[in-house]
Amino acid sequence: MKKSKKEAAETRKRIVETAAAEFRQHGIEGIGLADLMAAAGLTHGGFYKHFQSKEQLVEEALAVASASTVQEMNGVLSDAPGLRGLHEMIGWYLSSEHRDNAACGCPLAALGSEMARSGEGVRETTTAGFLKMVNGIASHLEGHSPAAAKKVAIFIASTMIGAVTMARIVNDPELSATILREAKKRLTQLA
Amino acid sequence: MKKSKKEAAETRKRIVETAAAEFRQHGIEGIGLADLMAAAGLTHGGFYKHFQSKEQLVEEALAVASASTVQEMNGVLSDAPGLRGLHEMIGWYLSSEHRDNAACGCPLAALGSEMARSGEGVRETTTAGFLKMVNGIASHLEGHSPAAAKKVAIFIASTMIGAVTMARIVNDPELSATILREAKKRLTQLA
DNA sequence: TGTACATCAGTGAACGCGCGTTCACTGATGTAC
DNA sequence: TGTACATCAGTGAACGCGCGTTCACTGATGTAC
Repeated sequence: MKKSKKEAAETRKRIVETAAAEFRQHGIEGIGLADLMAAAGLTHGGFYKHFQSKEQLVEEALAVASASTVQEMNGVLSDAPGLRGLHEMIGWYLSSEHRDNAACGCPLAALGSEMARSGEGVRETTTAGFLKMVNGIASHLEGHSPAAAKKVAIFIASTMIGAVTMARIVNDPELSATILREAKKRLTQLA
Repeated sequence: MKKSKKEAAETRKRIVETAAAEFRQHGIEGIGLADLMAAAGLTHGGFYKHFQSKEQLVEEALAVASASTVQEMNGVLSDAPGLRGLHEMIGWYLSSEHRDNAACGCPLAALGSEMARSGEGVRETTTAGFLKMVNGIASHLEGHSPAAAKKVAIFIASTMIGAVTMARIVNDPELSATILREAKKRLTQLA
């Protein structure tokens, strides 16, 4: 039962978006193509009508995950100008909601250590996403030269990523909350 | 060819230590028991004479990785008293050597996102390791109450973990160096 | 516009492969006498 | 101390299973006339 070009394009998009969520939730090696296609409402046989390999899907899915996170981040940033928008974004990134919903959160926090071992394609995409995140933060910093703002933004971004990663690992809810709270407090003081 | 009790105990220790390195280098799901046993100079069939399952080895290996990292950290910390020792440790953790040698480095930075999806045993061990790291840092902070020092230490630890994770992901060597440099600069200013 | 045919998105079974795990076997170790 | 036997660390082949991938097939879509 062939589908129309429009339907096929929608199916492809749905697979990529499903994968973007599933990879963040279970890890790249933590979910197989059969389960992934089932989550998108399909059988696994049709996968190769859309993609050449799992690796290709991984790269596209992480690009989509990165783009949607950057978009959400920029949305929160633009809730208010300058530092106020930045503080809102820091609060959003370091929230328990973000910690508890990895599937629709920042892929750097959800997959950081796996990405460090990934191929050039993934690392290239991921580096570009990180820099977009950094630029968004830098654009809301006040009283710095562009170069200085970028450096501060790099510090803020890597700290937030580490804090959310650790907040997800520890099995003590109070410690987890403290990790987020301390990062939020000190980053908002810094900028 | 049965081995003596002493030899068997040495073999077991060797498997755990090999696993501690291999898991940090390739990820927990990134290396199989056959390759792991081969790396320890054995065939895979004998694995279950020492462990009940891969999961048990994972937990012991991560405990060993955590303990050896904490030991190395404390060694560097005690090179000098107070803040000077702390600054040395921060420099060590955020060094390019640590970034480039995940196999013998901090398991939190090497396996962070994988650990967040691990079972209770791994997360319990890891939380304990994180707290030892935090206590080591806190003990070198000056001019804080114990509770306040612990909070600062939590911030320092999660920031260092995030910075090394990101420094390993990005495919631009200069950006990678900047991530480490900025974290080092700002954490040593902070404390 | 209608008809005949090629295309191809999606299905479901099958493939080889590597994984974690099991098992029969070997032979040096450790123990009982 | 010496002998006979049970133990068990380590070997290598085999197991079932799930993985990524392939393929024959279906039938609606899109195209050529």
